[in-house]
Amino acid sequence: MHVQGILSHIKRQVILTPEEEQFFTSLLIPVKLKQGEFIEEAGEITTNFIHVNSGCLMTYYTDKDGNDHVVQFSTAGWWTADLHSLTHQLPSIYSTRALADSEVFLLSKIRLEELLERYPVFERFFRIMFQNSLVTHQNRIVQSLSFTAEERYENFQQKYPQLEQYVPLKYIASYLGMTPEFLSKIRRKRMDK
Amino acid sequence: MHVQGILSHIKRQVILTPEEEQFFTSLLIPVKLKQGEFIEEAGEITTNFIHVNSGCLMTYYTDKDGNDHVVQFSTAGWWTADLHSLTHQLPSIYSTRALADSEVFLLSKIRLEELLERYPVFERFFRIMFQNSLVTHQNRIVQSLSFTAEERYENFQQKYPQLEQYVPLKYIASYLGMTPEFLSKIRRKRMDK
DNA sequence: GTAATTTCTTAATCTAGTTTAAGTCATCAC
DNA sequence: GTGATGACTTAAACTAGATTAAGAAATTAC
Repeated sequence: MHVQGILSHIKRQVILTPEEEQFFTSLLIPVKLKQGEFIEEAGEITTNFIHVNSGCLMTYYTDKDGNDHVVQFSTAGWWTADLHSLTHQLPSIYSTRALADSEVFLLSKIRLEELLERYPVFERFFRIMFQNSLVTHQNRIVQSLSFTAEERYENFQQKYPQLEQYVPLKYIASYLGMTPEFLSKIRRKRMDK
Repeated sequence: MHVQGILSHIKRQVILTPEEEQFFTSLLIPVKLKQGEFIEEAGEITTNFIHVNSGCLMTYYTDKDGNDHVVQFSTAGWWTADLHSLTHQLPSIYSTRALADSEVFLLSKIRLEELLERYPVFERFFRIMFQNSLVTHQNRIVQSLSFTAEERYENFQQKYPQLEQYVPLKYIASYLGMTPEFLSKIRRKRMDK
């Protein structure tokens, strides 16, 4: 496996030995998926914890009316999975697809458990990662409770300036909890200023 | 320290030795706080990771207009803290107060770090806790993106049936991201059916 | 190179949820 | 016991943001 990428992301906190590196499977995901090719699909049981090495993934929830809602964008260095599905081996409620050609490293449920069992440093690594992720998620909840659509967009631009350049606006609107039409309105209003 | 409570909550996953138990400080928090008495206040640096043994705490965010937004209710067995403030020793953005007379166990930042350092089982314990919490938080984000106010309330009732009995409705409305007036409207509508 | 598909915008209409304001109960202090 | 304070409701007016529909601009497909 080619570990340059994952190393550059993990190394600061955890050092992977060649032995440990073998736990991961590398995979290239094109933006346009062919028949039978996919990452994770709602309804299926999640089998892998995914680490994004390059490109960008999007995790979304499809509601009862068939509308998609973007839960997360995952760029290089991020991890993604339906943790509930992965842990309890129940059908996932999220789907994941690529927004750009992406290289990911897959860590299967079994491999993950082995890794945690054999190398306690990974318990620490994931504890810190989940802890940080929790802060981010709490922040987003606060924003959805107390910010206007415009404030949420401003905040998004400041926090993820690079994302707007290649993620279709309609997905950003979805992530921010508004319609693409309304985001368009906000953008024009800010152009006029 | 009286550890009956914390033991009953933690024991299923982690066994505390008498030595480990000494890391916690017990504290009783009345609903009505007197001058100088408080749990955590926005603006202050968070010093403790709080474990609720009995009663109920509420963590909230005060926005720029002075309006409070409930981020979390913490009943027996839950943990709460502004993790960002605790980790980086920066001013907290959340305040915490009791909704009922409560007994909590405090774990200071230093004690927490010692605990994680000396007893690796706690890395695992908190990793699992944060992981589960992440699932809950992600769920709440999805709900704020795709559920109506009424659906959110229904879901809340099913998930936390006991909370509605003693948490003032205005805080539940805040937690659910709606005004108390609108929650009142929903409740009447459902009474009529 | 042009048809087809997708992305983004504009604008009119509409509605879920807010705001404001007032009134009814409880609870609590003294 | 009564005055004050907080909890909950009702209802009218209002608005942030959704919906619908249509067109413009950009990408992709062959």
